[in-house]
Amino acid sequence: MEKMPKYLVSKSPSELKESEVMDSITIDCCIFSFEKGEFKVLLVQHGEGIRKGEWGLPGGWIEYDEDIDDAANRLLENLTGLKDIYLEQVKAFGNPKRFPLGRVITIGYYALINSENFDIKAGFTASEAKWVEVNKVQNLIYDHDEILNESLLHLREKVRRAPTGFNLLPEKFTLLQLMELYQQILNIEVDKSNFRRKFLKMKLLKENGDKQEGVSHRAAKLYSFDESTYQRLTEKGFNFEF
Amino acid sequence: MEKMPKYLVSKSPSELKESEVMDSITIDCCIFSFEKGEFKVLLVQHGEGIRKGEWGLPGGWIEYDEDIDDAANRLLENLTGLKDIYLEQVKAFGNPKRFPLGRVITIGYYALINSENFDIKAGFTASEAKWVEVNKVQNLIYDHDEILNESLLHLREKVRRAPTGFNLLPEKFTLLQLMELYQQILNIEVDKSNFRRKFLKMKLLKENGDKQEGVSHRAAKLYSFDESTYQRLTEKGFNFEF
DNA sequence: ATACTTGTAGTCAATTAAACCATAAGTATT
DNA sequence: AATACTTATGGTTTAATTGACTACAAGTAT
Repeated sequence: MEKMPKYLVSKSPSELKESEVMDSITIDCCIFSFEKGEFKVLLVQHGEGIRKGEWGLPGGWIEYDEDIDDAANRLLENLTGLKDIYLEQVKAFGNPKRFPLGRVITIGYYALINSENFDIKAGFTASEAKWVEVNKVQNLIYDHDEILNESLLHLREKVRRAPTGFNLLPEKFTLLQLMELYQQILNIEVDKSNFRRKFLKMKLLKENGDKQEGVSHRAAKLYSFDESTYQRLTEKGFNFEF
Repeated sequence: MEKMPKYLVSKSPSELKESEVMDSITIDCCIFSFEKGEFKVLLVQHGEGIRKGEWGLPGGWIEYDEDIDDAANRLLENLTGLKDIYLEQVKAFGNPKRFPLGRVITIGYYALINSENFDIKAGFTASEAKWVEVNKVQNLIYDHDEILNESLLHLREKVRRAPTGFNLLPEKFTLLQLMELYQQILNIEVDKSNFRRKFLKMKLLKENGDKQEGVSHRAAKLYSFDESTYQRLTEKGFNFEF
């Protein structure tokens, strides 16, 4: 009979003591937000285990009878208190050395949240979780730098093909906010005027008649996302190049 | 103590007897080829287990100390006898009901091979493996229809962003072969003349001076892929829309 | 010699992209 | 109350790209 290594799936790697060896499948999730022009990701501090105190992506484990997408959603709801978050699988990461205490394959996800109605759930204090600007993140635990990078690549593909970025914005937003979002995610500079024209032409946005308030300059119109046009565009496929 | 389900990784699901229950992580791979204008995928017939005789994607399992990409490459080499095949991970599939005999999470891959120098390896007879036109595939075992669909979506994204399709063609090919390849993969029709113009303009192809031989019409120029331009274009990013 | 087939090149109108410029509508300053 | 300042918004201009076509080239087959 061949060697039969075992995969346990009911315990989080971050809960392990240094001496414990485990074999498991986990989930790690990049939770992205966009606020005041800053594109950020949520990091958590590992409370136990061999690399206690270091920062990494929030993660969790998969129950025996649970779909992996469901597991990711459960993790996300526990962390944020929010349901129906935009969530996308990136890929599986399976370097046998990625986790030092045993063979752990992890499945990477990313989530897009609107930080307006968001509050880090009980179980985390400020010292245990923080938002960090995406392009300043480095030296994460295990292979989490790689997971973050792959998630970013995935997200960049996605926002060019579908109006995914809306999930990071509040219900109503200005065109400049939207433009800054694209600039941050894609790491490019775009012309304000050309962006407006191009985006408005595809009729994905609708005006509410509302305007910005409390700003010390001319108030911008507020837009929101037109779901019906989105459906139509999704079927025929579209492409955002800036 | 919580329930601790076990994941075994040293046995292929297709080798299991009906009565055996297992929990494992596997790999399933879409092996695509393109020959005589036909875009095909390799299917294998399951030799044992509850669904004996039905067709599915070739699959395998991950060794305890093995990177999952390495496992996919090993599987591919065993099947085809070829090394250094173009291989890309798609995503993990984890519906708890996807495999009827236990919890098996699988990681989907796709490979692109040039069927010119390809021969299905020993271990498969003609009755156990076959090439099927991609758009005619249906009713595969387990969730393999879904894995194939996701792989196709992934590949379509890829060929628009990078000159990936070359991996399906022989060293030297005509522009019309290339055009047919794109038509098949993307399931679109393109104008012959416009395709030429657009593709040649990006200087990704180089002429060899050679021409087609043995055809009963005007022989077309043969091109091959210019690696140095590819590097340059990959860095700045590019986009094929047809 | 002629038809037939695929390869290759070019035309032209319509659309789109990129780089700008100009003005509008407010707030802040003097 | 005039002026400066800031961001919003709407245009213009020119070049590049696309999409739909046409025409001819270079072979084979009849």
